[in-house]
Amino acid sequence: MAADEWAILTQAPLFKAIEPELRRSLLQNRSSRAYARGEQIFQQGDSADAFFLVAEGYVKLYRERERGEQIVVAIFAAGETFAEAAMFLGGHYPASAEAVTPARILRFDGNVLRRAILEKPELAFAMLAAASFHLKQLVEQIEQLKAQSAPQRIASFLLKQIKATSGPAKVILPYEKALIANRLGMKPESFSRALAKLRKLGVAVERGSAHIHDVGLLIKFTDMPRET
Amino acid sequence: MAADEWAILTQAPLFKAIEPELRRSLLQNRSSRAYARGEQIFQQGDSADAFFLVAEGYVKLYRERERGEQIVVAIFAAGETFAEAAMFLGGHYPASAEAVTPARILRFDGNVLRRAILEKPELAFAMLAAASFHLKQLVEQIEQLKAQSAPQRIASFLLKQIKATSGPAKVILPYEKALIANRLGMKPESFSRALAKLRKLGVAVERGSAHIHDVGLLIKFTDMPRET
DNA sequence: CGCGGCGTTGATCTCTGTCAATACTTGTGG
DNA sequence: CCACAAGTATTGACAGAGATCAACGCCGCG
Repeated sequence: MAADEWAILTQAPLFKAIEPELRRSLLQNRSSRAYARGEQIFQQGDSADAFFLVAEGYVKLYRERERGEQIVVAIFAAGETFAEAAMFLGGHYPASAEAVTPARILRFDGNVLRRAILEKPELAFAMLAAASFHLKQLVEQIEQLKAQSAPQRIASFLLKQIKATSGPAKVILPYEKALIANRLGMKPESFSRALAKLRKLGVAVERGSAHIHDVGLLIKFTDMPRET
Repeated sequence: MAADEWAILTQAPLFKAIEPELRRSLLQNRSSRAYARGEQIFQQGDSADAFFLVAEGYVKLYRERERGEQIVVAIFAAGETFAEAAMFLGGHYPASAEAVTPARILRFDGNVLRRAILEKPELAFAMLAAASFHLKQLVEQIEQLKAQSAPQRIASFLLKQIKATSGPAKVILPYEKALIANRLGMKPESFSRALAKLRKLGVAVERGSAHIHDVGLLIKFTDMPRET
């Protein structure tokens, strides 16, 4: 295995908590594959017999609606796992996944995982933690959709990529703005206009990256309902 | 244990899949308690050391925002479990739970559950299935918030309480409309007006219950974007 | 009987979606 | 190396959905 791939893997939340030898045995049962931008990883309704880890690139998880409309539910970056829980429910993926940039994706077979859990039940805790993490993410997204305006959701999105809690910061936007807009539940036009409003709060956007003058200011803006 | 309580329990999705003797041992380690309307079950930020099952009544799960605003994320009915996954993550509940009607709630200790999983790893599959189910619910809610109008979300909400796919049906609304409105991401005023619009589609609402003239019609309405 | 919670209705305003036109970016082939 | 095309992003004008503020009706309960 490539050294950098191994580095990503041991950093991944799902794996870093479990014992090294278990991790090693799990990782032996993976298959790695490169995906082109726009390539499908699985489709809503496919039989759910595996889960995945992003080694490189970005993946969008989305629901399909009639007339070809897509609703983006989540975007996963390197080091993140997705679709871990779906295997344990009905047996079908409830959403589709697609690479939004060139990506390298690791695939873990469901039956192997099931056997591994039976042998090492501690692994179940890691899986439950991963599912719990995704639940929390979705709950936060729902809160934002219900309670925040478009500019506030963008501010929240930018802030999530940052560790700092005050001062200046730079955020890289590694994929199209239309995708971010969809993820945030708005149209590209609204995204554009909302970004313009954020300029007044010290957010400068230029080709693929945003410069935030004062993170603290954005945090404050995020929580309040009626601001210009 | 009361006979009806036992009946609810064995019907609960989390428990009906696991072996009877394991179920029995789990159920012995429960504690049952009655809650008044409006009584808190746990608070966002509390140490997450148990999960719950609704034996009777309704429970809302919500996020707190400043200025006392609440965002309802889910409403659980008898037979449903909640907060199963939170225990396996950071150790704190990411949302608050409160009885919205008089309710009887069973509490299952986290440490007992952990030990049970280590002894009977099959239990982990049931827990993962439950988490997966909640994930699916939240994904669907996100899709609805992003893609459906207020009347469509109400239609979806009504339809979810129904098994039939065509013909007439009756839906009981066992709690306040303001709560449903919040759960659906709209204000009570908008809920009221949106219901009025649904009247044109054969939905008659009268004090706590809705009569749907043709379920098929509502289903069709649910999927389409621009309708009067 | 009167009070308080709940629900509806009305008038108005703001935000976001829609439709359309125009830049900007990137890659491709001559 | 340039020109063009296709994809991506911004901007403008407008319309519609939902929020807000306020008033009123309904109903259960003390």
